[in-house]
Amino acid sequence: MIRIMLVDDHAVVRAGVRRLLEQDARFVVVAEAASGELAYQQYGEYLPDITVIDLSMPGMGGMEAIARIIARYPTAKLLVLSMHENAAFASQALKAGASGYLSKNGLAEELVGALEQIANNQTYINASITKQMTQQFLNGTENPLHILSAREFEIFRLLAEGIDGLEIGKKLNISGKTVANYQTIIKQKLGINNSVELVRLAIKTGLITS
Amino acid sequence: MIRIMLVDDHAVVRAGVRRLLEQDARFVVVAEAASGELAYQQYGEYLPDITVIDLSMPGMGGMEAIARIIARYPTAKLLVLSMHENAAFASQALKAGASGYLSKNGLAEELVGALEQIANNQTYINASITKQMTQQFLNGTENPLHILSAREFEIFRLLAEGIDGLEIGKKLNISGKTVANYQTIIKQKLGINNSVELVRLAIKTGLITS
DNA sequence: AATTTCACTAGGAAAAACTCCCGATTATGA
DNA sequence: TCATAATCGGGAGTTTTTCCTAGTGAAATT
Repeated sequence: MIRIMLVDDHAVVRAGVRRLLEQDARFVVVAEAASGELAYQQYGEYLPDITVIDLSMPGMGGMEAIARIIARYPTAKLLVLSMHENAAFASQALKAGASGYLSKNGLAEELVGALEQIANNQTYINASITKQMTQQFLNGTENPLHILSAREFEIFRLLAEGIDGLEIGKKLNISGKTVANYQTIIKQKLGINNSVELVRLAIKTGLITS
Repeated sequence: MIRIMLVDDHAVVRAGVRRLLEQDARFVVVAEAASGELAYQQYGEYLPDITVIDLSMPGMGGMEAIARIIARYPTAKLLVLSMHENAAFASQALKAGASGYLSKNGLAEELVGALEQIANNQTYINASITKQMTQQFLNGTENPLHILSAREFEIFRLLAEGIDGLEIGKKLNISGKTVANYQTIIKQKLGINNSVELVRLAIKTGLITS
């Protein structure tokens, strides 16, 4: 029996995943959490074999939840279930300690296989993400975003969305000054001179759309 | 006989258009110009029936050349031949006084027809541009760029390309201060708060790519 | 165990960019 | 002719960015 915890702020999604897992007798959902904070708490309580977690959640967010859980329980197995079918996100999640990355498209077919592999101490990554990664690797166009730290990546994304530095500070509970400083570092690291190039890079890497 | 002047900074393009026109006995190319400045001078000299003009040229640029020629010779007929298959550009050119807008794709088939129509005092617009325009009109998503004046539009475009305000000033022979002031107005008019949104709007309207 | 390294945080000071307000000029139009 | 709009830019203040410094804590190295 593989014991599973579901983390997603949308109850519908949790219900859907639960239903998918109920089809297979090997899996049992032992806990659900609607936020990163709760996920961290409940992880210690239930110690599931695998945690299925969404990235975009209000508050702490999936990325940080992963990092915290891994920090306390280094052998924890987490499968990211994200709406972003994007290599940069996957790369960040994996760097944070996740064991797998699955886009919500084509969830049904892949979920069980992914969980099996992870239960087996392997890493599972979406076919489409893998393709992106290898392709980028092959033609040497891996996005330079991997040189960003977790925090830098996060701030980069928010900046690219057009959110004001002060707002970002509020959202992340850090000073606007820190965000400004990060901004400078990010541009430096990415070899970027202005926000125009920043947006373009974000679009090119699929981090934001349109 | 319809007397035509060709304006394009690339000799190849001029040669190509000339060749296309030689196929038809009704047209005769009476002059060529490689810049907006020359176009203006030679217009007065040759007074062609129709001027075929490119938009993106170094120096004065096609848009301003059109405006100047129309200012002196209000009945002048100009057909814009642009690489930009984009409604916003067309709209600006027409506003400046052009009688037609033709994208360089599929030039051969359309050119003669366009010239005929213009010679007949009608307006000719690319099918694909027309489609864009009507579509945008129909679903109410006409890009808000039409509320920009010619200068504002120009500066908007350059800003979206990531060019520094001071550089833009140099390019347009105006003070960097003026560019900064324009920037403020542009953002106001477009309901935009920062350069990120500016870039995204430019991309969404197809003004810039990637 | 001690030390170095790195990520994260943020303040200070100066530079750069942006905003808002104003005035001048010129052309357009009613 | 008078009002309107587009273009241009100065002044002065605000905001944003940059560059530098520095503390903390965690992780890796020695």
